[in-house]
Amino acid sequence: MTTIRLRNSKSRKVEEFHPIDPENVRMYVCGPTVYDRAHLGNARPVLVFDVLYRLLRHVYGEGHVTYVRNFTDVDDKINAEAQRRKGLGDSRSLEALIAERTEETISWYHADMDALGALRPDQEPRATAFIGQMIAMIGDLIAKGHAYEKEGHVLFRVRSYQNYGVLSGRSVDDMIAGARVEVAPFKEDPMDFVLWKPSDEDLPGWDSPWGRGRPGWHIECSAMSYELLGASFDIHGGGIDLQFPHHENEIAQSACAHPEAGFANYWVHNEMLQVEGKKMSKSLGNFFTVRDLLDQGVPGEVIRFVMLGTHYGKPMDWTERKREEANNTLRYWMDLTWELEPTNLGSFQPEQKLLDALGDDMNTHLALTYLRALHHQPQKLLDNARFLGFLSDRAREAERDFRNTFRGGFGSGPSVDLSALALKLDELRNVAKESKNFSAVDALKSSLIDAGVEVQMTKTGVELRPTPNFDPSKLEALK
RNA sequence: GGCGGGUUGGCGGAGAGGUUACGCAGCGGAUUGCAAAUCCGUGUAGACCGGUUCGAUUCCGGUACCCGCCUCCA
Repeated sequence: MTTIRLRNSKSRKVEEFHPIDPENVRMYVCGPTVYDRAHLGNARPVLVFDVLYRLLRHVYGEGHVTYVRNFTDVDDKINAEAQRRKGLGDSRSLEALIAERTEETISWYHADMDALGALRPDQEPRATAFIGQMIAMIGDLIAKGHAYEKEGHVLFRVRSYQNYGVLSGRSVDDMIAGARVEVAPFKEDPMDFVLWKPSDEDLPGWDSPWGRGRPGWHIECSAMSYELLGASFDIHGGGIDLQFPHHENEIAQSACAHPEAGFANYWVHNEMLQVEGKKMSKSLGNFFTVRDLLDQGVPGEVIRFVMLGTHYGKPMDWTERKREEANNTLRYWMDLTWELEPTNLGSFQPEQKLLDALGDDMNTHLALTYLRALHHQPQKLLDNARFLGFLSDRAREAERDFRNTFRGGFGSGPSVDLSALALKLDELRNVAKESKNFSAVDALKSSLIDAGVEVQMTKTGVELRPTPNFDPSKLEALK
């Protein structure tokens, strides 16, 4: 039995994990606001919690884990994008434009995260499908004295929740002293936050006891986790940047709405991503999306490998060099295991060392080290790598297409057959071995290398393999 | 200003109070027509200053520097 230990932000300690119900382990992770392509930073929590999900499924059984990750499709950034499109002359209604935008973004998100080898959560609720539940929860909070209505807004009364600030280690008084909060005149206390706000004609809105409006950002997670996982569940995850205010506010809402329950038992936060040592931001010009990388030819599994190379609790630096090393390692693994048949995930047992590493607060870096150590046992390497989401069917299909294209296999599409050139080089080499004059061999070899072909001469023959820099046009002259 | 994280060999990056991390690169060797690949071997690091200890890179305190959150971007 593998024990799982996790760093719980609530206690700031690594704790042994014990689910409320081993028959149904429940995890909620904050998902994206769907207004644009996911950037590289968005991928980190997805991959971190994908590993945790895989581990939980292994330990408790596939059918005994419920993983929920939401889509935030009510947000002023989405509204702004829709209004921008309308401003550009699109005649459709704002609602239609918003729906189109969120649909489009969700399909992008799925495509991009699939490419990283992340399993889909069991449920991916959309905020707009839970407005009724949010309104009910807000009404309940008002009834219990934890919220109040003012000028069409409903605000959460922070002072009514004694433990406010415990998760993020802040006190209400200190934060007010920091005075970075925008203080709306209708707030009883500067730290009070919005549960519901009014919408004018130009904004999407829903009818509520407080007039037509839309929910604040935090209430959706409280409402959806309650609906789908119950008042108490096991793990709540997300980026450390969400710890305050988002998660703090979620706790306040949920704990006050359901004071008898404990909400989430374990809070797991991943640290942020940097690029070449700096924060990724639009202003620094080092901002890019997952799709940007995929389009540049960086395989999704390379991104996955780089991400898992750093412990989730530490800042992760994306660098060109790491990308390169990950690429080489995965290339090597693919070659080693290419001829083998993967074992069904259900019928093989991952290496205990690997499971122990993952169970130890998700030490993915150490897990990768153990994986590397399996290179003399390719079948084990393949199966264990696949357990961690590498050498997946998807990656092997891409590899198959690649090999078929360049080796004259049975694939469709344009095919460049290198076998004739390999044969030619081999013949020249045999002749040269007699004559001791290798100039013709070397000339052909350097031309091939120049065209981006890897040349391997072994005692048994010659092997040619195209690299990512392969340029078939340069081979025409050689034929 | 408040809160949090980090600082390990050329680079990336772990674990452990005293014993080899590992990978990449480098170096030596085997192999090779030459290379590549592969295999074997090889690395006296732990920001700084104190303290605890028989012994600390590992525990405690302080200093410096870096980074993040609190503000649209995770």
